[in-house]
Amino acid sequence: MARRLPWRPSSGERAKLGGTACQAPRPNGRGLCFSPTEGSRPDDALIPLQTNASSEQTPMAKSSELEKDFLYKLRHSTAHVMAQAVLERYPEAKIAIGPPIENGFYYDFDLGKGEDGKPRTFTPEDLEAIEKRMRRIIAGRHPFVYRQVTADEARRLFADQPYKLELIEGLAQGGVDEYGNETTEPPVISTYRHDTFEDLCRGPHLEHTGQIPPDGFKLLSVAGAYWRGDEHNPMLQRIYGTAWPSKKELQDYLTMLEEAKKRDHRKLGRELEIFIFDDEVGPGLPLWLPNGGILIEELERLAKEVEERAGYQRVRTPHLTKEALFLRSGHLPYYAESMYPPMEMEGVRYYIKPMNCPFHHKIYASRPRSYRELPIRLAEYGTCYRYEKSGELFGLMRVRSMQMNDAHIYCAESQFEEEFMAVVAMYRYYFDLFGIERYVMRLSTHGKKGLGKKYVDNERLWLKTEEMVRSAMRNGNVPFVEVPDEAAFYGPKIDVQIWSAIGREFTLATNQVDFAVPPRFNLTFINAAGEEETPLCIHRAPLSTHERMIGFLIEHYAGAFPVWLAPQQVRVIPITEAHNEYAAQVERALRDAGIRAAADLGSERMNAKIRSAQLMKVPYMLVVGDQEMANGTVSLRRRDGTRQNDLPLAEFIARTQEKIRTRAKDLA
RNA sequence: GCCACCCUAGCUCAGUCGGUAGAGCAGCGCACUCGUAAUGCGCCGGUCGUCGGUUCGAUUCCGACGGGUGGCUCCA
Repeated sequence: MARRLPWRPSSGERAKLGGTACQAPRPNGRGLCFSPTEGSRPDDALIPLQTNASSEQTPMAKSSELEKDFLYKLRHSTAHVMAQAVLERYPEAKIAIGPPIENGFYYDFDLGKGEDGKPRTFTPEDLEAIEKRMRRIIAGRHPFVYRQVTADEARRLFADQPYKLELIEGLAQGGVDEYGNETTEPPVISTYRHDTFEDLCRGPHLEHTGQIPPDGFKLLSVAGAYWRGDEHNPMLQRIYGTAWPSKKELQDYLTMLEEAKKRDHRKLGRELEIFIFDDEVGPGLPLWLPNGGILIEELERLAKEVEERAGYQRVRTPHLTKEALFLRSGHLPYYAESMYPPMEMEGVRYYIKPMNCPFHHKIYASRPRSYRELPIRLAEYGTCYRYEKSGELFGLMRVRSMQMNDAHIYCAESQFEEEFMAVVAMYRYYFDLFGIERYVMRLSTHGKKGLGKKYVDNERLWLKTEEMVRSAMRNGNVPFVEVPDEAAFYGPKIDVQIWSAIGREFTLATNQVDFAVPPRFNLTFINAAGEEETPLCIHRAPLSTHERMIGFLIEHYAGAFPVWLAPQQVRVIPITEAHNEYAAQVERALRDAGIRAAADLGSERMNAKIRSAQLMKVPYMLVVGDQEMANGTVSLRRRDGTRQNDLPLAEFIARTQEKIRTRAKDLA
């Protein structure tokens, strides 16, 4: 399941431009997304591009407002019914919150301690029993009854529910809703009651429990979740469930989840022999198989072409450096948790780099710089290592070793906007190339509380650079949402959140402004007036890391890569052994033409060879037999099943070369 | 890191109410010589994640550790 946020009915409040963090879509390395068409979205106008196949798979995205409201009520009410069932099984349980979410709902409970003194947890048998009990409650057709209460009444009503009391205090003081999120609405304390269960809740709900179809919901999983999402708080037991208006819709949803599993990059990555993980090598440390190696080379070739055209210069820097460099950069004070521990050699501490920037700063500083040579753009597909906590690792999307499509642009303040927007344009070029149509740009800003801890302590410069980014984006007419308190330690950034074809959501490209580190490295240039000035630095990674990008592309294309990216572009299939020699000749000609081809000369029959090429999603299969041999032709079968017989080999080669050269999206 | 669950052949999975395991695919061999998604037969392949405990006996029960999955927290 995905990270879930409370989901509001369509009539509910929406965040404004620059709205609160809890309202904007958040980056997330994993999980199925909640679609930006839901209540958690900031504002329609701010979502630049609309839907793709993934959002259309979920009936929710194409529902009318009315249907969405019904689904909201259905899921919210099912959550309440579940809470009642849990309380009947565990009367001493404490209830926390239970919002509807996209495709379902959850409810958090504190079950107290068991006989062994450890916090009690739900078992799979519990889920079954709770579901059963829920069906009985539903059958009672109990009405949902709303009432408003005073703060004192609420305190009395929930006297033995400490989590509710905490929420009530928030409500009573105003500014926080019943889920603990910030709100500007005037404080109203209300409850909904059905049967024996009364919950602090603003609603809305169904009219009665009988409107929940007994075969339209299912409890899916148990998970731990920190109270109010804070890891310093106690961990509660969360039950996730899904609820639909009918049995069929529930089954369609469950089928969709099954289908999504088939496109999972971890599964396809192994099947298509792109990468593996090995226990002995270590978690989060992918081994790229030859096919993965080709994907990496193609992406690097692409980046190199694009960056050379855009005036970047390539540099190379080491994987290791002395502690002093990261002390100077500020990584050790702010970033040490994500770094591998130091190693000591001859009394000096060395660190493996989590980022490339300090090295690039050193290259910038290698000689005096004039305003005439700015902007200086230093690019490197740098290899970095970050110590991600074990539970955060996720296939290729979240790893410990990575190669970043990194570059640092050093420029004068007057050049900032043009440089920054050129990077945004670069994203868009790539997104178009890959056919990525659905994405959200997110401006991450600092949080006041984190100054000096999470962020460099200079509020004036924070506010200034944030405004620079904001106005650059506005001037460039690029829609974005604001997410407070998610900036890098050295400055604000624009991240791009995208969705893979199976609806998995995560942050891909990034574009960060750095006002803090260049002064620490004493980076300067001489301006036209002959004075020393400090440049701004833009850190950017439009293609993210090889790991995340390829993980994304596998799911995006379901493993069926366009010809230019396909690890194997052509498979030559002889009809019988008699055609092996011709097949080998064809393979030779293709390879000579720079096309990744292989002839399948094994002892399988032709049909089996076609099947095997098809399963490996090879774009083009060339079947050759007597006729082709006689004419110097091939019989082309494309991955999509379309065919073209008796095609002159030279013609096929020319056409394929053109597909590769133009990085065409189609095969025809 | 935290909570829950899982870990049997290269892959996908059966199975053992405690007496050291089986299938399909893949691989290898033989036969078949075939026109657009699986030719047939045979063979090979597992200290049942690791280490400890209980037991006459553990892959099976218990514990720790490792790895994975779904979440929470955190990020490219």
